[in-house]
Amino acid sequence: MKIATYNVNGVNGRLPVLLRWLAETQPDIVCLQELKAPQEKFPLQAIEDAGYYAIWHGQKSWNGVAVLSKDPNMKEIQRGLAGDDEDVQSRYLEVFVHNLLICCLYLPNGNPAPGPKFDYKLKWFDRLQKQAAMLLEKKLPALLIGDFNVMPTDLDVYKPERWVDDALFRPETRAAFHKLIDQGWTDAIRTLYPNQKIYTFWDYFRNAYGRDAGLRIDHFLLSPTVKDKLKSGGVDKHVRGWEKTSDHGPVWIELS
DNA sequence: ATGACTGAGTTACTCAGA
Repeated sequence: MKIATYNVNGVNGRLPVLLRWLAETQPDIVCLQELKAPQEKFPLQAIEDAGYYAIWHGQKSWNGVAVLSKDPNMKEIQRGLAGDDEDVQSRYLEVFVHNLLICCLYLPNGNPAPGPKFDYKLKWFDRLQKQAAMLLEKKLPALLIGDFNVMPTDLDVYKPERWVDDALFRPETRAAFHKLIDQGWTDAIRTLYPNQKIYTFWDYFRNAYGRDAGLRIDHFLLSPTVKDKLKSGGVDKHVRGWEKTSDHGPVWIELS
């Protein structure tokens, strides 16, 4: 069972890259973020032609999340997080497939910090923590998957000292991530590679990909029962080198 | 400290991203 996450940075603009990667790697389940497309502009036909069923939550211009699955027996459980009726941003989608609860998320960036965007990020994090605690309490086979916009430790940043004041790396942000981990979630990629530099994002600027000046911000957090099934994982780094590619690379894990 | 890229919406430029 191969599960992947990919911040596509515009699902229509990246469609050729997305289809090429799907054909190449054939994951069973895919979480997508940053669709940047309204609900009716999701490229469903192309996704279906590639052999996938899809559930998605779009939004004009920004955000947007989707879950793709080869198994048509996929059921939507929830879209959006509880705790803020005013929040209209499409950032959370929960589906049940292959006896797994797949929670696809796109956590707010939060820059500039401090400021209202950073406040929104921390509040969103708090709502996610409440949802995550509930999932653990119910002992569900759950995975929190997606673009968390957090580098958890110094090892996850090419130059940590340059990022200390950034919304993705500020102490409050890292503390919120570690609070989530302390609930009982397992950071799958870091567990597989305890001491290695692993990046999932490279800026478009300054040849960041060529210099490997990256960040690890796309994560798989596994609930206890799912953690025991973790076999392998990695980043499809070469995809970041393709033409018209996203600034993120696809990340994947395999479960037994 | 700043700006360099990129997509979307719109159609000359802004906004947002990380």
